[in-house]
Amino acid sequence: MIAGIDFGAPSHEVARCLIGTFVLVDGVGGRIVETEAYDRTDPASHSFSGPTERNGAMFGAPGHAYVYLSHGIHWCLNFVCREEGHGAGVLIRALEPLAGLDLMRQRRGLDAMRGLCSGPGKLCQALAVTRAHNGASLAAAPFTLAAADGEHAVVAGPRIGISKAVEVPWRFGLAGSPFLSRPFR
DNA sequence: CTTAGGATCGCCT
DNA sequence: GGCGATCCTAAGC
Repeated sequence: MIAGIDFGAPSHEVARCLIGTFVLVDGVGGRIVETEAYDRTDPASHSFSGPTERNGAMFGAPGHAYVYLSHGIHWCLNFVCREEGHGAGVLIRALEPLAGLDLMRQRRGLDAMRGLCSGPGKLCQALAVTRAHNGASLAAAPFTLAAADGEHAVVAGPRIGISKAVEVPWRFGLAGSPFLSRPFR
């Protein structure tokens, strides 16, 4: 258990529980408002075709980070879950920025006006998450996780930006949050 | 407000 | 050699 989250649970349960949880990287971060679940049996998942050098962290211990580069430009942060070797994870898609706002704006540059952490790539840029964090434990520096303060209304819907298993409703968000990457229907 | 297209690099076939 | 769990810009309603 880290910050009240059981990372040994199936990815869609972890994804739902993570909404409202606080995450910081070197003191910069905020509240998680949007996640997506991926599983070994899921054609849209990086782990679907088995372990490789790239996705190795996904098959490591739960409660660790899996970071990968998307389209040669954007880093994306995932939390590994389920049991060791299973290859399941949760993509962190958006945060409500709370700590280190100046640093976030600095890292995001002029584009900060369009949202500091409203997307997987933006969030990693704002928190300075890169390949260097791949495989790192979420229970130790530079990561800090803290339990959600109270109950949160969670909404679910189809995942974004994938071409397979498009209709699987494994995207979760904090209901009514203005910090989502895109609204839920 | 919505949509279409380009950027750009590491991984897999 | 092709493609992607994305983001930004510009153009058209």
